[in-house]
Amino acid sequence: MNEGRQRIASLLSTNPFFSGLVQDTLDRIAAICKPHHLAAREVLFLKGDTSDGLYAIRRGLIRIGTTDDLGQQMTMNILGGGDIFGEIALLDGRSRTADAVAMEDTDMFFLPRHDFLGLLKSDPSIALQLLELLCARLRDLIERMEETTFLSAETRLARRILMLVTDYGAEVHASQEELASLAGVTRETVNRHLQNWKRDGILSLGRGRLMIHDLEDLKRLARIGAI
Amino acid sequence: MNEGRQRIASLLSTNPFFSGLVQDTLDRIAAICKPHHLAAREVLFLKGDTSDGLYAIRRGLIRIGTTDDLGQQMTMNILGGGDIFGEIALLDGRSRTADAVAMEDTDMFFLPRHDFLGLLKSDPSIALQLLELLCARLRDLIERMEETTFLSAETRLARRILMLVTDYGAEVHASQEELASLAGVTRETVNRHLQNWKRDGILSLGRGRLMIHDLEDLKRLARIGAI
DNA sequence: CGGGTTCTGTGCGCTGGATCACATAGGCTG
DNA sequence: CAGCCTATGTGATCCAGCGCACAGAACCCG
Repeated sequence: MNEGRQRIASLLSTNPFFSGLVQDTLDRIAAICKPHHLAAREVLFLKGDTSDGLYAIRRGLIRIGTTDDLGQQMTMNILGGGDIFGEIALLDGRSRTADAVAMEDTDMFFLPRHDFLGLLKSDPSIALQLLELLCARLRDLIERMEETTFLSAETRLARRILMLVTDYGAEVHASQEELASLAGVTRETVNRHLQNWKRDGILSLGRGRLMIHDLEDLKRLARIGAI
Repeated sequence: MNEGRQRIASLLSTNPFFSGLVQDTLDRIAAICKPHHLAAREVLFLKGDTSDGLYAIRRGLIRIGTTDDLGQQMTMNILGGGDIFGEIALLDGRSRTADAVAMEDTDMFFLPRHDFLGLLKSDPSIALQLLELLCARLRDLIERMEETTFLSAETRLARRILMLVTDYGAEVHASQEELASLAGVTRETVNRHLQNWKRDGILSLGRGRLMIHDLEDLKRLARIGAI
């Protein structure tokens, strides 16, 4: 099992979250973490569930979001390789704040709650790393709050697409429905704006996919620098 | 100076954030913290400033919020005695995420950045306490995000007022402008809803002040339980 | 007590986006 | 390849909330 652990430790160190930790800490985390796989569309957990632990994505895409009583969706984030999630409910012991659903086949590492909390108490460097992570999450959410109160649907949509382009490249794999839930508008509104932008040559459209041609124009639409 | 420190330590222990810490840690924090006073309407820091440290409110009210390029306001939170703020920029070393302005005469303790970070590294229990705080902030922001995407202006306004009532009592001291920036709507919209609610006997209105008569009706308006 | 200043109350027109209702078109599956 | 399911495209209509304009009303300060 020792080779396994070493392999896991070196895999972990490719993850930005764990790479800030010293070798010894990494080894101890490797000792408790378990591989976990999700098929596309598989539900990992739902808002309100009790926490089983922390997840680190190796490969794939996870949608973090919620659904209201009428079925309307809000996507908080789309996470990919190298991202961590599930830390809030893990740390405060309360229920999950959102659903986590695989958007495609996804491989993760899973750190069981009990083991990880034990490690956290014995190794302060993990706590510091988590503080960084939570601060980044807070900054992101605050920025999103500002976007929704200050900016139009069009600008918000442009910003969300820009985020996807930045993270995953100029070819964005997302349905208009998904874009809508990211920007907090309806699918129809998304379609109308995308049609305008296509007419202006900024992007081209496919089923479940869009391709950015003119990144500068998209940035202009996103009003980078505003607020 | 020893009496001073002991007095500060015991004052700190009345604050929920510090009360979770052991006496020794409390004493060390007391040794580094300095009293700080703000007059009503005084600006403590602005979004974008570099962090000088962490603040703990003893008495008074601090508005945490931002203003966009056109002067429109967004209030993220109204904090009072026992609340902590300024932790994000402190912890990640980046700039302030929002403005902090005194709404009335306010007394605080100030923990200078450098000293506090030193303490944080040497005493893991502070890190755990901060993790709790950041999780609470995240949960609050996530809930607010859901509110803005799923709920109407009326419901959001009712929820924000309900929060003020819960924290500060049935007589709410806030102008309609301030309520507007809390709910993310215009002042006119706030007024129109308040007039309706007044007509229905749910509350009464004064200049910069409103008084809740029927808390149950307000809760119904806030659709508690929805989402 | 008088004049400014900041709040509140309210009418009215405008509009961004939601909602509804289909038509069409890809892509998967038996 | 036929059928089905899911995603896209688009018109028509509606309406909550915004923006503007202005009239009190309350407070504050000299």
